[in-house]
Amino acid sequence: MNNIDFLATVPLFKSLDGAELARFADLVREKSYPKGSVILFEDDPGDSLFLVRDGRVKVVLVAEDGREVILGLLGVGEHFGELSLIDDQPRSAHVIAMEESTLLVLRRDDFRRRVEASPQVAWSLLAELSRRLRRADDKIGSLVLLDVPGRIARMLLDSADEGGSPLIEKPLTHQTIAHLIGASRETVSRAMREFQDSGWISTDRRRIRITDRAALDKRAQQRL
Amino acid sequence: MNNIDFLATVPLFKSLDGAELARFADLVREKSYPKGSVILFEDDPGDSLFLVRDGRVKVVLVAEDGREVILGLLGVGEHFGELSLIDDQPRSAHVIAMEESTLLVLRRDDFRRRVEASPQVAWSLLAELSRRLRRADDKIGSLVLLDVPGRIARMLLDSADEGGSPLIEKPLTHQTIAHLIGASRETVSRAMREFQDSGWISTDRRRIRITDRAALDKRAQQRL
DNA sequence: CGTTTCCAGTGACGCGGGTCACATCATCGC
DNA sequence: GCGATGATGTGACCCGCGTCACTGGAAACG
Repeated sequence: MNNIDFLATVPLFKSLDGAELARFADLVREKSYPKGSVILFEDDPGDSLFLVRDGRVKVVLVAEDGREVILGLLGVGEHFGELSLIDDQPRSAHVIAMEESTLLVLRRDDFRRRVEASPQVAWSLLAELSRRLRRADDKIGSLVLLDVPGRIARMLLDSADEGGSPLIEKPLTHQTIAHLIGASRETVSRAMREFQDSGWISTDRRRIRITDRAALDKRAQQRL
Repeated sequence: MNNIDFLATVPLFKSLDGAELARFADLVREKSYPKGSVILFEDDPGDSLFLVRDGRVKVVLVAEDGREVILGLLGVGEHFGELSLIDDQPRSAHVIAMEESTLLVLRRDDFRRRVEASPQVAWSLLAELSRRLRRADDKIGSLVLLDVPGRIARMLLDSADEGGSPLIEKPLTHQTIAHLIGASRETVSRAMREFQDSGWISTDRRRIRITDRAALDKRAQQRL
């Protein structure tokens, strides 16, 4: 798939026609990052938008002592870095490649011009930020109102919903889950075992399948 | 102050000229809510944007058993409810009046037309959502990486920054602080006492003054 | 101006879950 | 195919903080 066709699949640009997409494809630089490399650092001034062309990245906050929280996992077709383009503030988190990834980079001015020129794109962007804000608020709610198993249950349900199937496509290690929900790897391990023993989920090589949605749902409501 | 002058002070509309503001002022309905009343419910379909003309409201998630998390406190000039207007999803939280408040209500279509007609307004809205997203991510980081005193310290510093003065204007009860940072009232009470005894803050009738910013700052970094 | 309601302070107690320490099991690169 | 590397399973320990139960003070309101 060429870059033009790829861009057409990105929700942000789905309203653009062929000619515009082609012009756009000329403005992006393609860049690739090895697994584990840092794509951008918190507090850096930012002047680019990134589109995941291939691979997977994580958006993380890292404490001095190394503990980390994952704010989001982004896969093919998703983008990050737009906040700094909008409000001129420094980057709010680190972004790290979870596997060998290639990204398309778009510079601030090109992006701004696009957004200002097309109400469609501006509206898509508003929709995307809204979606993220809802998710973030949801996460805050989970962290405060749910215990660890509850947060895991909810996270699994969310992941399944987003794929539209009870089989969660993206491979998740216990460590990653732990960082996603603000818990320790060990606690996640124990909870996942529970879920499996209860027949609520099954796993096969990092892939999780939800086998009893109702039970998980109930567990995720228990304290919320 | 009349509604036109009031609207001119709202960042979202600061780019509009007098005539536009006047037209706008005609579209809003004014509505008032007694202290404690629920302005809107989570999961309701939403079709209005609200501007706080007077008073103070809180945006909250409430668990079945009554425990709550405050996602945000909004004062005069701030607005809420735009998410549902953007993405047509149900409201993501409850909004409750913390005191007798009067709000200006703007209906979906009027709002949309405005946003679509003016790139300026759209851009302001993007900036506002960006700000909120950063705050939300920050909060997630605090919840996971900081202990309760650390979260309080951070919250106090944030509040002070937003007012631009070491004296925090908005009155805060321990209960409110507890809901803001995801802790119990008792724990907040104990931590605040510590802070006072250490000479980091002083309080006078619900108003908090930061007297040793550096110390609080250090405390808020301790585990982050 | 009293009384009712809300807010703050403090002790006691128990538990969820973080941390440490290993053992075992998959994966992957060469 | 075989170390090396990373992921998982599990026990033991213990500490931060939620919960419960009151007391005393400040504010609000008729």
